[in-house]
Amino acid sequence: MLESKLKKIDNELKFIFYPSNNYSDISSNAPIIISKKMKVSIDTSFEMIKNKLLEKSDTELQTFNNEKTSTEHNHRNLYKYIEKAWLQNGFLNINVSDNFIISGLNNVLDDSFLEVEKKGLNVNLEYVSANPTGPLHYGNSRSVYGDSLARVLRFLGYDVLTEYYINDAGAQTITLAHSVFEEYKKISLSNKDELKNYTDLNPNKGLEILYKGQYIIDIAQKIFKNDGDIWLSKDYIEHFKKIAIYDVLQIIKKDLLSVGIEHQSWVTESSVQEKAIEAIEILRSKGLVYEGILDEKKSSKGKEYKQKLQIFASKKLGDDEDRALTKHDGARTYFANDIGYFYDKIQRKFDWLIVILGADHDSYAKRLSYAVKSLEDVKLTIKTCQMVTFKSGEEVIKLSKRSGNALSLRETVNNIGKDIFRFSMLSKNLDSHLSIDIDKIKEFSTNNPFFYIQHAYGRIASSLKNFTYSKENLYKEENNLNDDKDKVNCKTNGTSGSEIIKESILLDELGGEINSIDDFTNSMKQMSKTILEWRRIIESLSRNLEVHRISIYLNKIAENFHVLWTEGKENESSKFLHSNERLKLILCARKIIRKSLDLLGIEAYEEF
RNA sequence: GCGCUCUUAGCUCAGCUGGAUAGAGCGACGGCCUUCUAAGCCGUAGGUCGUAGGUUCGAACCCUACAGAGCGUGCCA
Repeated sequence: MLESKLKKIDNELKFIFYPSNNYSDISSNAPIIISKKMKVSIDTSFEMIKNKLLEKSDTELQTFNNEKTSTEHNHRNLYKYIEKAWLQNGFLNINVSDNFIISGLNNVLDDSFLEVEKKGLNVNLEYVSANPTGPLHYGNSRSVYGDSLARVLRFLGYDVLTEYYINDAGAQTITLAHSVFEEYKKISLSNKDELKNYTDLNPNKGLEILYKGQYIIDIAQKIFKNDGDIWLSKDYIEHFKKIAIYDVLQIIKKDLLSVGIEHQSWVTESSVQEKAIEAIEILRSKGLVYEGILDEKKSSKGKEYKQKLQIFASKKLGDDEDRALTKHDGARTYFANDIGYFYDKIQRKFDWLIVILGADHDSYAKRLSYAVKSLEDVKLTIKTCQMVTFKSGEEVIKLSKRSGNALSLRETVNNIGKDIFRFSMLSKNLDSHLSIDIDKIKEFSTNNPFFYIQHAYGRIASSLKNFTYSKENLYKEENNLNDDKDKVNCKTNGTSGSEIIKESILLDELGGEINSIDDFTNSMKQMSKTILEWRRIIESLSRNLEVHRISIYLNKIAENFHVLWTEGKENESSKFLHSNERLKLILCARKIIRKSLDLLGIEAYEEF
């Protein structure tokens, strides 16, 4: 009876293990919710829940709880561990016995805490997809978010394919060809009079603003070197486009690599032309495509066209306006081809499509999602990221791609270092408008939270090393060194290279799993709870995709560690060297920190 | 005009799908090192969470209006 009623209010109930507010070990709003729904006093509902919890195992508790706490922590038979349950401000608070926490820590030590079952779900994660018209600039800085998201989702058991969509079919690529030709002309016609008298074959030339930059000159020189001046009298567009896009993509790939990004799949706009035709027919069959003329005031700036167009009736679906699928010259719009691209994704049978767009495309997200949802009811998440502005002191650095003087992504990264760069980009919500003082994050100093975390990791390594020095036989173990996650790098004095021992051997040497902790101080408990909180935070990322929470978490666990360290400064017996329990605890922390950094795509340094 | 995002400490930002006393770093001030990395720890000062209403047992978070900032508002991509 009670259970069936409880199940109905399932989604309002929350049981939070190791809540960050530190009121208790487990906190729940159950008394408030149940008293309201069952029309009993809060005291009565609290007593009911308490009795229920104490008399049985927590299998009920799990059924009430939306979050899959079962994987987060081994808390079967929770009732055995309940030490104290009380009501405060309408909340149920539970304190658990040390053994409960210890069993959680042991799950970390045996790595089961870090294991996740495969979900059997395919995710297509598209991000960056910048036009191939030039090197990436700092405006693309947030692209590391997509990379980290891929790592997180993979960890959580999804099969993720990362993808980059190349717009190789639009007007901008023609502009690119013109831009290269402009330089090609200068190279081919070194004589100034010749240059002056040369008339371009292409009639549309000069209407657009050309791209500039060294890369344009490089491409022009390459073409001249191969072909000489033959293109002066030929239709160069297709050839120049092809070469330029290819070369620019090589640059972009290098740019991405400089921040640690490597897409698995590259799809071109030109390859999804057929899909676009198919997809539009599907939309037409659903009454969402018609031939007509768009509102005059909505038509292209300063131009009036009278040709009928194919139009997507997105207004029907909630958009502000209907959207053109073809242009006056009959060619498909970018939007139409994008529909084709997404139709292609749908046919490739992904369970979840994720797209990360720049802020300048966020109005686009709406119409795209209407089109995709009309094709098929696929799970689609479009995230837009707000812009990053960089400043140096008070001076804001301007972004201008076509003038050729935009600060490039690679320059920016090389300036401040890949890991720090990634960390600062991954510490903030994608929705927030970021303003980064380039002088500050460049500073290789204490001011940077990045070092705070790395320093904690380094100190842990140092502490474990000191322990291993005291155990000669650890060095004698020769083991397979293939498993990266299991290594403890130990640089020994004077010997060549580094000696490596396995964490599992280290753990054996420490006496294996934790049985009990004699002096379980508050700071140790705090550290333990932070460690055990990790799983809940990571799992929440598949819902909110907010990778930056890892960075925030790292800061917290690092802080907990530094406190422990300082205790050792103040009290000899609190030194790690003198406490196997403390060493095991920081071994847990080490695993968690390393895994977290790994999810961010940042290297964990043992020394620096 | 309209759409999206944002507005939290002097500055840069967190705030866990509404929860109990709003947090961190930097900056300011004051303590703590004869060896486990002071790249650290502890403390002090600093906030009517843009403004005004509403919903709720409960709001920084949801709704409405208003004010500011950024981005968009093409038959560009």
